[in-house]
Order: sequence, then C-alpha cells, then structure tokens
Amino acid sequence: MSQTTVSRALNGFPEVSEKTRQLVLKAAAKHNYKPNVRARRLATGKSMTIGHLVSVSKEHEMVNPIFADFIAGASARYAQSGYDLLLSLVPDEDEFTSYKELAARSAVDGVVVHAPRVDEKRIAQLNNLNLPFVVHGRSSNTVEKYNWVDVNNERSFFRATQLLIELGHTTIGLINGLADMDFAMRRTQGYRRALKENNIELADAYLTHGEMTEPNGYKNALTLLDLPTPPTALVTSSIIMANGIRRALDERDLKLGRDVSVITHDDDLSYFRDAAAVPVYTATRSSVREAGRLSADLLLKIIADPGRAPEGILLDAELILGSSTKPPRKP
Amino acid sequence: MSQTTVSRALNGFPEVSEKTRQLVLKAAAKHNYKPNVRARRLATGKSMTIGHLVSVSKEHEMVNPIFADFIAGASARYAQSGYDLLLSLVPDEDEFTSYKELAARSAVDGVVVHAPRVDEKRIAQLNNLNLPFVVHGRSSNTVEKYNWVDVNNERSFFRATQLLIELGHTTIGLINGLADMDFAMRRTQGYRRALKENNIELADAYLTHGEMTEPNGYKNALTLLDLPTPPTALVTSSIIMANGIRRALDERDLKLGRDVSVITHDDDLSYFRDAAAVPVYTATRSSVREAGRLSADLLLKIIADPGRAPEGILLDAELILGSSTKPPRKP
DNA sequence: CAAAATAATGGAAGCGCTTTGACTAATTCT
DNA sequence: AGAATTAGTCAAAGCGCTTCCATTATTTTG
Repeated sequence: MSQTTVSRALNGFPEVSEKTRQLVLKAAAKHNYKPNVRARRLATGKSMTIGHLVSVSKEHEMVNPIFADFIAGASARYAQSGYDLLLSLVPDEDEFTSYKELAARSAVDGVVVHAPRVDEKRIAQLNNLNLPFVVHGRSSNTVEKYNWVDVNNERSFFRATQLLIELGHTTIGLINGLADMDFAMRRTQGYRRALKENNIELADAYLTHGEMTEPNGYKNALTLLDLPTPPTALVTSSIIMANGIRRALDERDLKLGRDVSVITHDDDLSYFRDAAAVPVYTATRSSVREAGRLSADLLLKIIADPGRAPEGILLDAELILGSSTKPPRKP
Repeated sequence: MSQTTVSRALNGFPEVSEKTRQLVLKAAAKHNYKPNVRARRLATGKSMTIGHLVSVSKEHEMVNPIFADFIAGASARYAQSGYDLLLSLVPDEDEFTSYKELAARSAVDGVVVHAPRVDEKRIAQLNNLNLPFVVHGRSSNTVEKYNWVDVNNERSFFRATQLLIELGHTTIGLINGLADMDFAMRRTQGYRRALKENNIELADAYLTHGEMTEPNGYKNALTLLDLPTPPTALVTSSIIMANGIRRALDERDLKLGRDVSVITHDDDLSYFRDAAAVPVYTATRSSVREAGRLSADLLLKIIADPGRAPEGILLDAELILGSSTKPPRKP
C-alpha cells in the first residue's frame, strides 16, 4: 500500500475506498502510529497552532488572573479542531516584537490579543502582518476593522450604577482597572452616564484606577472611605478587588451591604465562583471562560475562511442580585 | 553563497569564517529573514517545545489559579532558550492519554507535570514513554526516580502549627486542599507532627479537605467554627481559601487575629501579593513563580543531557509574620 | 461494443531546513 | 619543496509527511 493511500485514508479524503480506509485505520491503531506533526506541518505549510500572547506588566510582574479561565475555555476548542495552543508571556513593552517574530517564524496560524487598550497599536500591526487574530475586548480609538469578542461593559456598569441609585445611593465610588485599558474606560463611561442621567454630580476623586489586585482593591477602597464625604456604595471591576474592598470595610468596622453597598464585575472565575443561593456580591456577571470558547471558535473560522468579513461578538453581562447591596443606611 | 554556509552562520557553527558570518547576518537582518520553524523542526527532529498539561477537574471545571504564575516563571526561561510553550488543559480523567498522544506525535521535547497526587501514575507512565519531564511537587507513594521541584510542605506546616501552639493555641483547625494531592498530605503530616510533639490530641473533624476555592475556604471555616469546641486558630493551604475564611469570620462577627488566628500558605501570586510592611496574613511563603523558573531550568538541563541522574530541588518556604496571628483570647 | 467517464491507487516531487561527506584553498610540518 | 593538516565552502541527501499528476481498473454511456 502506498504512502499516498495511507495519508489519504488517515486524513479522510474521499477518493479512497472504505475497505482500504478500514484496513489502514486498523493497521495504524495496531502499531500506535500517529503522523509526525513536524513533517505534516512542513508539508502542509500550516502550523496548526494558535498563539496566545499574554503581557506581563514589567512594573508589577502581574499576570491577569482571568487569563487562566479564558484559556481553559479556548483550549478545549483548539483541541477539538486539532490545534495546539502556544502560550507566551511577554514583558508588555515588547509585545509587538513578539507578534512579529511569531509571524516571521510562521510558528502560529493565528493569535488572540488579550487586554486591548483604548489606543491599541497591536491591531493595526497585526492587520499589516496578515496574521489572523481575534481580540478579547475592543479598542475604542481604533478605526480599523477587526474580529473581537467583548462584554457590554458600558451597559453593565450603567446598570450597576443605576441599581445603586435606585436604592437611594448618591455617593458612589468606582474602583476600576488601569485607565488605559479599554474595558476600564467603557465601564467608567457607563458609570458616568448613570450618574448624569440621574443628575448626580461627583468629583473625579470617587473614581480610582489600578491593576486589579486584592491589595489595590483594599488600598483604593480606603482612599475613597477617607474622603470627606465617603461613598455609601462602590462599584468595582473585579471580584479580586472586591475581596480587597471587603477587607478595607472590615478594617473600618463597616459591614458589606449594610454600611457600604458593593457591586462587582464577576468573570465567574473557577476559584471564586459566587454560586450560593444568594450570592455574596451583587454582580455584573459574564463568564470569561465562555468568552474564551467564543474567541477560539471565531478565530478558527477566520483561519478556515480568510476572506471573511470581520465580526464582533458582544456579550451581555447579567446583573445578578446578591447580598452586598442595600439602601443606604439612615444617618 | 550556499545554503549550508548560511545555515551554519546563523546557527553559530565554528567552521564558518567570521567574515562570512557577518555577511550572512547582515543579509538576514536586511530581509528580515527568520528560518522557518517547521522546516527546522523536521530537519533536526526536535520540536523545541515544552508541554504543560494542566488538568481541569471535570466536576468543578476548576483551574488551579497558581498555574498562571508558575507558567509566567517558566515561560521566560523557555523563551531565553528558544523553546515554545505548548499549553493543554485536559479533563483530569484523560491526562495520561494526552501525554501519550503528545509523545506519539512527538509534539514536545519535554513536559511539566502539575499537581501530583500521593499516588501518581503519570510518573511511571512518563518514564516508560521516555519523555523528559519535571514534576512540580512530589509523589509520596512513587518509588521510581524522577526530577522534581517542590516546597518543603511538611516542615512549613509543622512550623506554622508550632507557632500557633507557642502562642497558646491548642484547638487548631486545618483547611487543606484535596486529600489525594501530595502537597496536601504532606501539609497534614506537618500539622499532625506539631500537634503530636506538643501532646495535643485533636479529632479528625478539625481537618477539612477540598478544592482551594474561596467558597470552599468559607464553607469549611464555618464547619469548623460550628464544632462544639471551635478552633481558636486555623491553618490553610491557600491565600484564596484564606479570603474565604476571612469572610466566614466576618459573618460570625469574629475578628481575624484577635478572635481567630490564621496562618496561610502563600504562593506569592501576583494578584494577591501580601506585601504590606506588616502583612495581612502570617504565612508560609514560597514563590510559585520562582518554582516555575526552577522547573524550567531543570527540564531544559535534562533535555540537553538525557543521561543525567534525576534530581530533586527542595525549596524552603519562609514563615512570614503578619497580623493574623495573636495569642488566643482569654475567655 | 467501443468510447467516455469515474473510482481507486501509486510514483515522485516538494515543503525549507540541517547535516554528512566531498572538495578546494590555505596553512603547517618535515 | 612536497606531504600532511586545517579551515572554509558546497552539493546533495535526508527529515516524514502531503499533494500533484499519471496510471490502471471499473463502471457508465451512446
């Protein structure tokens, strides 16, 4: 039996008879034969690999904890389609160099862009490289077309803020992610729109930015609580920061919900799943794992059909009521 | 100029003259030429890729959050040596199938084994496959030799428990990881040894196991606090569980440190870095990112020199004093 | 029944590198 | 000076697949 026939049988080509195919499959199983990926990749010109470049902030060596769950979602899809996942954690200052190098080596068939900024140079750069990509998030100041999967951050935080206002809160703080991140900016917009529509004016001091770590949640909550008119409610961008906020409240002998209401964005991280009958936190919830799945699906589609028009997938976060929101305490 | 010479010039072989090498390098830079990895990998027979197989518990879809930081440490080393990192998240029931498949496809030159159990079949299996590997952790019931990087879990938890006893605590609970995990078993051993050496007898009810999530920390803390003689101090295996414990204390109107002392293991995760002058938690601290670096170094050494005798690297966790430990409150 | 179409298989080129072995030119040794 | 080394270069053979093109066997059509 010729090499050609074997190759065709294994790869499901139609021009091989069913009888032969079964023969080949049986023989392959018997000898535990798996085609060598290196040879196959050279022959086909595809690397059957998707790259995820996660940037690590040089300053704090911080790895965004949501990426583990995102990748868990994506990974399963890649595996189904026979793709490998190449992971590279790069210092954020040479992100683009890394993309360029991956492309030049032709080491991947596509990449996922994590954590886009308001101004995101990578998008134009990747379009130039002609390397298929999907952005997890969006970039407001980018006019180019591109594929993305994002949560409706503006609306989520609008609704969260609106809910607090309806409960009677008028002094509401926002403990957000880094200011140049696109998601953070959109959340700020939603927060501001809710305040504005309700004719509430608040100083910028009620809005803080920072990497979404527990210590930053704590620190920024204290900063807000120390304002002359401390907020009676807080909105925050991450359940990890929410934990820091709770610690700050604890230290000030304030009770979550009763004394200060908190709404957090909840990525539904597997190790922080707030799944009690009544959740601890009122939250805008959207599974980042699901976003990973959708991003992977989209990227694989693009790779299969490069001519495809760019597509955006907008997910709506659910507003889940928990026990961290109450009307403000009467003075 | 022949292909041979170019290849040698680029790969730093000695039999090419310095003059020629410079010429080649200049030309390569000019045309932004990077050797195609697929062709090179086929020719050399090496994949220049390290595999990380992270198992995802089917039951809870839980991804161990320490793995992001571990990989951040390892990734940098791989990059330095020209290796790629292949990441695969697999349902825990077919872990071994995945290793076998990677080996059969010869897709990786080596793998890192995460989260070994007390009885870890993967070690013998990998030895049979003849695929270089490093285990992050150890497996107590495994007699085979293998390469590993681990923290001195037994001693860490012995010291932690001892410290609590010295402060005057005699009723000490342990909120641990899953019972079949090797690290969890060693920590239990350390805890038990400290109790025994101090002639303290405690029922098994003071010891809980579970996945290291925040909700589990909360739930298990409540269980212990509800015992007829509730513990005055707790030791726990993860800072994420510690956060759950703090929530439980809060709910019972108990103050961390004052009412109940807590010592946690602290992997020094980038988004939970407890770096205040006086840390929030007294902790056995060992950077998992550093463990990632060391594991990568070791694995690369093994790959470069397959004849090498297996080596174990044992890290000692520091016992860091924070504000979560005080003598027990006088009744 | 011959001609044309279809189905099934195989030969061989090619993917873009590395590496072996042969070769030439320059150098060192007797 | 001639023989023996050494340094530098190149042609060609792989690496283990996929895929184009040709070929043979089989079926359908006019």
